[in-house]
Amino acid sequence: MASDHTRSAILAAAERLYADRGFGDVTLRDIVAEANVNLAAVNYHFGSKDELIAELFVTRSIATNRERLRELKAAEEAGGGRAPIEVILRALVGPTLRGCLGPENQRSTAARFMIRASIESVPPIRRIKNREIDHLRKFAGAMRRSLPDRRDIDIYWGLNFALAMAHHTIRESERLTKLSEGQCDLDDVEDVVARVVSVATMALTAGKVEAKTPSRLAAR
Amino acid sequence: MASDHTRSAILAAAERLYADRGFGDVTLRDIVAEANVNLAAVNYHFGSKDELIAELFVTRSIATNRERLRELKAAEEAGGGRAPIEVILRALVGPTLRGCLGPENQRSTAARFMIRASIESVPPIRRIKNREIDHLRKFAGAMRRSLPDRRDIDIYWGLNFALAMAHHTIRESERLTKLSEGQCDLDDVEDVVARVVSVATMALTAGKVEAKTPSRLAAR
DNA sequence: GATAGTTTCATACAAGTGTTTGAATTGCAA
DNA sequence: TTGCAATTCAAACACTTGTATGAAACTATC
Repeated sequence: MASDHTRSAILAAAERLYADRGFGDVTLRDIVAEANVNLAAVNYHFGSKDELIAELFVTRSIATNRERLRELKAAEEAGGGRAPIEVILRALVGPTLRGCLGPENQRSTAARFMIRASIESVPPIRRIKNREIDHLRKFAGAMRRSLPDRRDIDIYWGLNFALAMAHHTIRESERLTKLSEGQCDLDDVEDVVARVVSVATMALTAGKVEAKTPSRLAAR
Repeated sequence: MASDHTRSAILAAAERLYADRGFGDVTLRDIVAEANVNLAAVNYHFGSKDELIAELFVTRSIATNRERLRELKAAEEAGGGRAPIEVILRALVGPTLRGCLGPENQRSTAARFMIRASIESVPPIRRIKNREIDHLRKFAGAMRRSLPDRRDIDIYWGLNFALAMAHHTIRESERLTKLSEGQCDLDDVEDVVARVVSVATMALTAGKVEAKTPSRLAAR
């Protein structure tokens, strides 16, 4: 308790190094060197390397999820229990995109860390992600209230596609920039959010006839 | 040249182990044990562990990309140089989805390996993926010909979103199944393809008069 | 100011990693 | 068969990894 200095120095150094170089080639020795603390300090304060990584990721995830739920709750309250689907989707993908995109030079360490976490998938992080389902269920619930005529299965697919577009755009932002020769401006975060929300909304509200059972016109 | 036996035994064993247990905790010793060859054989035949992984991934990627281009070319030829956007998108995401989804018990080793490669991102694989841009450009070109009124930037975003939905669905198929309590049937691959194509098509044609007739592809 | 509880530190540990070596074996051509 | 290159093999190498240890240095309480 006395002095958290060492503990937080480790957290900060680890986040910085992981953000810059990825989980693959950052060792405990790199971290303690960057933090100017003793090698044994990591195990003393965190128990193990994995628990250090987990704590970093949990901290950031909680922050993002709290922001998501705050936006969702505000929207549903404003609409008397029902929010427009666009606003729900914006609450779902907005915080993540805002946290991870934007001009690179002003991107926070936390943001770069979360991008890494989404690109490289390391066991302790994967374990945590798997417990995120309850959180997503809250969004599925809100979407169901917003679109009571939609079948559950379509809600889930819409949710899946919304997350897909957000996360993939973060993961592959560099490639998209290169592919489009800079035309796709990933620094304009609000434009990205708008695009994702717009497509996801279409996916969820398109004429109900289509996409239902077309599985047999398959080409193979 | 003489006897490729050892070489291909290593390839097969490595693919199997990586598919089952991921890149993280499969060592060269595991591989040579599974292949019943000597430890030094890997370095003798492949140079290094990374080159072995790269060869596995390149082989599978080439197969998928060839299939993609085959479908694309056939579609454009059938349409006299222009293919309907749905068919282009189907050529883009179909082979990957068909390769990686479907009933788990009949999923090939190759398929499971490619899923691993898309979940865990390991350096040699990432290097190869970065060279995939030229391949994607061919699809961007076909999409531009199909939708000449669309701005380039929208083409790229549509391409990005199509890949996003396909890859994310593969990566997170387990979570989607759990979230939807089994309602989303990821074994019905052609339904998944249809959903992705449908949403991507909407993303690319929204706001314009959509007069494309998707019935043409039934002729395949 | 002695004492008990934290925290830091240098150092060692044990295990596992990919890779290299150099001798043995094999297979094939002359 | 002989000779030579290609392949296999056991063993060791060189190194890195996360973790454990036990003494030293602190810090706060009485």
